[in-house]
Amino acid sequence: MRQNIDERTGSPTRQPSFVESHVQNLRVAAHVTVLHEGDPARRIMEVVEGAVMLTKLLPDGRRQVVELLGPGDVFGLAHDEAYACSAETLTPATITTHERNALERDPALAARLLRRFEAQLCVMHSHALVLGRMSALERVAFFLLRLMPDGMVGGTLRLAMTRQEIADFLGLTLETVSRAFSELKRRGLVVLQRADEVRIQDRSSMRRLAGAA
Amino acid sequence: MRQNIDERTGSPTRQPSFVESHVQNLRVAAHVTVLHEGDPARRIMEVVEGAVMLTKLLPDGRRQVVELLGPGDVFGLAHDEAYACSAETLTPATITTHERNALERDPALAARLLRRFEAQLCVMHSHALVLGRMSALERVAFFLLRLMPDGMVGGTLRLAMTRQEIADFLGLTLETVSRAFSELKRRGLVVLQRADEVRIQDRSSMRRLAGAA
DNA sequence: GCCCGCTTCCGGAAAGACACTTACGCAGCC
DNA sequence: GGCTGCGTAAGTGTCTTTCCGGAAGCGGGC
Repeated sequence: MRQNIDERTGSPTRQPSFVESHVQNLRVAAHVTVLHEGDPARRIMEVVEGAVMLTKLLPDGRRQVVELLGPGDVFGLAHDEAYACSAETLTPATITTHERNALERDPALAARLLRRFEAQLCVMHSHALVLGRMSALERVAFFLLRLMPDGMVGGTLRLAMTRQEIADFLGLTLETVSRAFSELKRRGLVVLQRADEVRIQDRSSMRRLAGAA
Repeated sequence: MRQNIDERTGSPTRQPSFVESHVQNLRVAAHVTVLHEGDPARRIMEVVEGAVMLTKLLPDGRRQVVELLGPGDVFGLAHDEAYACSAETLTPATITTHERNALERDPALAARLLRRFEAQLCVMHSHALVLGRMSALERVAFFLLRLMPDGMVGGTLRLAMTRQEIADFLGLTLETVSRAFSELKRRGLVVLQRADEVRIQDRSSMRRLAGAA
């Protein structure tokens, strides 16, 4: 069952020893909400290991997964001193956190974050193209290619996300995602050993569908 | 008529004196493509004055305006040493450009870019929510509020974008954008003096529509 | 007056919403 | 150990809604 970080490791605001340190490593289980949209933004965080998703909510409950993060990616960004997104682990994860004002004192850290921000901004630009202009089938194909870089050809991908989470990432409903998986299967582009184990069968057709991504 | 920067000020690659300098200010007219998606990424740019849009294209010509930039915003980001987006001015603009490797030598510049990247990344997160989860009417309401910060209450907004450009920004078609404007007008939320002059009449209703943005 | 961009109208396609079925994992039990 | 039942997640069928897509009409600015 999914639970909040507050319930198992304690919220940052309730553990002064955690807040006071400049750098802190953190092990968290899967499906833990590491921080909440709107909370005061005291720290900035880096994924060391594992996968994290950033989400935003509309007042009526509609959700968007705005970013998927892996090792090296940075989160905990602030707008008006409050976190702009919630962050939830998809897998067990290791996270490093820094005090926000450490950025001024640590030029090496700032330089690393700058490079990473540039990469993440480019990924967000691609994602805007996906959300704004691609069909359901194209979005799912793009998503699978993104999780399956050219390196791991022939390998089987273990999805750490439910259909609902994928849908919230791609701006679709879970039914549409499910239908898209079935359609890709029917066309012979992918094979699903189980619902969460995908193998890309025809990579070039997938690339064509995803807009040569 | 819209034209490419190459045709009026010369491409950076053809003006060595421009390329060699570390910092260069640039005046460009409206509707000029300052840089092209895929070109080798030699410089990083800041908007000093005016408005710039970043666009991405799919092979079949579908376009997404991925970001709208104003004074202070940064563009010219690279993925694999190539520009990830094209950049086109919406208005006459002043642009400062830096050599990419100046980032290592100039910590003040790096610090400024870091802060700006953080802000732009947050805006992209919001935009993902808009593109993934909002209806056409909500998207247009959000768009107008974003261009009309609380400060300029009662003022009239002069749109620098065509319906097609707004549609490409919001992931809609120009007809749907036009319909949304008409619906907002019909409901009394906005007044259109002309097609490109908007006045927000009922700000609280607009906010509710846009998800309290 | 003409032209470009905007608006409006219509039919059609894609995705959403809802309901139901199926598959799987787990805990309790015989 | 294996059977059984429950709970969650995924797949599918049907209908509805929203948005797209072409076309025609409108209107302001040069």
